[in-house]
Amino acid sequence: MQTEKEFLKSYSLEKYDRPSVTADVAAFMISSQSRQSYRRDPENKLMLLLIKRGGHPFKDMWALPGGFLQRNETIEQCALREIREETNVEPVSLMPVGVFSKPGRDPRGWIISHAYVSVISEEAVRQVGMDDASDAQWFSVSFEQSEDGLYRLALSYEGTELDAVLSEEKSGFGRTAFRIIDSGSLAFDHAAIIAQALTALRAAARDYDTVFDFLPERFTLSAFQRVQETIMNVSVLPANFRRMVSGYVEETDEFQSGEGHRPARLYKRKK
Amino acid sequence: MQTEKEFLKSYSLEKYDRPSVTADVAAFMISSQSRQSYRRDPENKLMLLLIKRGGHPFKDMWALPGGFLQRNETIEQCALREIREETNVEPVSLMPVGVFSKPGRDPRGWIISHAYVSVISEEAVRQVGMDDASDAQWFSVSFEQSEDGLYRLALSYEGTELDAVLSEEKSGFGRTAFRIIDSGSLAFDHAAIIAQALTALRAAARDYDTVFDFLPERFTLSAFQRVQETIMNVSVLPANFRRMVSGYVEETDEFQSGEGHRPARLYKRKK
DNA sequence: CAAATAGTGTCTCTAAGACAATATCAC
DNA sequence: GTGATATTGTCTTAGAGACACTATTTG
Repeated sequence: MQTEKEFLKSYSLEKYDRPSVTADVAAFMISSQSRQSYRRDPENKLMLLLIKRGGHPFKDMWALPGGFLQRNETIEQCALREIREETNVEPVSLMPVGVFSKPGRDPRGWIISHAYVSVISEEAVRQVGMDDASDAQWFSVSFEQSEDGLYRLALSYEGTELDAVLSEEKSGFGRTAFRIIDSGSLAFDHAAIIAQALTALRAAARDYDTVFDFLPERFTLSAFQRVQETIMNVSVLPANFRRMVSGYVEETDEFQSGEGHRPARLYKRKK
Repeated sequence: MQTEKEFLKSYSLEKYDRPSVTADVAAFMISSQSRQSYRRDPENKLMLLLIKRGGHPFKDMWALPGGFLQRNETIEQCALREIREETNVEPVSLMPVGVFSKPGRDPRGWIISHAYVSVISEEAVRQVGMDDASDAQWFSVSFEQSEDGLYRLALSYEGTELDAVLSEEKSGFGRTAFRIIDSGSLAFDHAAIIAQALTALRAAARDYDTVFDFLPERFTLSAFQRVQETIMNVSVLPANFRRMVSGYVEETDEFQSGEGHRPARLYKRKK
C-alpha cells in the first residue's frame, strides 16, 4: 500500500497533455472631454486600452493586453501584472468575465484565455502620461444593439476605427455569449471578449458598485451621474438620480466652485 | 521578414512552462422527501453530488466530480463530460462560478480549477437509479452565516457528516471569496468552491432563471415556490409568490389532483 | 441678466409584504 | 366535516419615473 507521500513523490503532471493559460484584460477608463462652453460640464467617454501587436500572429493588429500565467501566481495576479506592465498604473479594480477555451481560438495552439475587466483611474493615467507613439492606446468605446438584433462594437483612436459586429449566442444553457460576425480587425477572438466584458461591466454598474471605481475619493453627484450614464448608456433625471444614490454616498462639507454655475457639494462613498 | 505562416511553423508552446487545467462541478438536485401526512406536501432538500476519492491524494475523502481538460474541447464541455460520466444523466444547465488558481491548492502540483454549477433533474436521476455502494453520492446541503460572521457548510449522507467552516474574504477588489477555516474533511479547496457555488446558485435563483432548471416541464406554483425557497433558504407568502412569478409562467389546462387537498393548476415556463 | 448646474418637493405608478377570505379536494 | 393546499383580492409601504420649482454661481 502506497502512502500519500510516496504517491506524490512518484507522480508527475508532465506526462499529461496540457494547455497554455493566459489572462487578457479589458481595462476601462472614463475620460472627460473638453468643454463645449465655459459653463457646460465636460462630457465623458468610456475608454478601453488596446495594444498594437508587434509580432506574429495578428501582427500590427490591435488586441487586449494580456499574457501567460506563471508559476506561483494566481490568474488574478497574472491579470494585474499584465495591466500594470502596460499602463504603469495601479488598477482600481479587477473583475472576472469568463473563460475562452474554444479549440482553434489561437493559431499558435492550445491556449485558453481568462478575461477580466479592470478599472483604471483617469487621474492616475494623466499623471503617468500617455506616449502617443506607444503601442498601447486608449480607444473610445461604443457598444449597442442595432434594430436587426446584432451588436455593433465601435472602437476609435485618432484616425483608427475598429468596427466589429457580433451576434448574441445562447451558449447551450441560458448563459449568453457573443459570436463574432466581423472581427473589425481585432486580433484573436478579442472582439467577443470585449463585448462580454462590456456586458459584465454594465451589469456591475447597475448597483453603483463598480461606478465608484471610476470616481476620485470626492466627487459631485453630477460627476457620479455622468459616469454612470456613460457606462450604462442611458440617462436619468438628476433629481431622481440623487434620490437613488442617496443611500450609497455621504456628504462632505466641501464644495466644487469655479465651474461657471452654482457650486456643487462634494460627496464620498458611504462605508 | 517572416510571414505569419513561417512564424507559426517554427513556433512551439511546448517550450514554455504551463499548468494542468481541470473543471470541477458542483452538481445540484432538489429531492422531495417523504410526506409527513397524506395531506401534507412533501418537503424539499437541496442535494449536492460528491465523489469518494479512490486514490491519492486525499484518498477516501469526499470531493467534487471533475477532471482534466482535454485537447479539442472547451472547458464547459469538459465540465459536462465529467458530470455525465459520474451521473449518467444529461445536466439541465451549467453555469460558471470562478477560477481557483492559488499556488499550492493541489498537492500534485500546478493545477488550476474551473468551477461550475450544474443542475440535474430529480426525475432523470431516479430513472437512472443510484447505487448505494457507489463512490458517487448525493449529500443534503445546508449553508448559512452564523452570528459570529462565519459561514457553516454542512453536507450529510446517511451516517456521513461533513461540516466545514469558512470566512468571507474580500478578494482584493470588492469581489467576495471564501477562505477555509475548517475543510470538514473535504478534499483540496473544495469546501471553498462549494461555498462559492452556492452563492452563485442563489444569486442566479433570484430572477427565477435557474429555478426552472430544477423543475419538470409542467409544475404547480407551490412546487415552484418550494424549490425557490429551498435554494434561497427564505420563505414567502404563497399569495405574493404567485403574483411575483406570474410574468414568468403560462397556465396550462391540466391539473394535479390526488394530493389530499384541492388540485392545483399546472403551469409551464413562459417563452 | 443669462446660462448653466444644484437641489427640493410632489404626484403617480408599480411592485412587494401582510393578511383576510373563499374554493376545492381526499379522507 | 376536517385539514390541507389553491386562488383571489385588498390594504399598505417603498422605490422609481416625471416634472415643476427654487437656489446659486460666473461671465
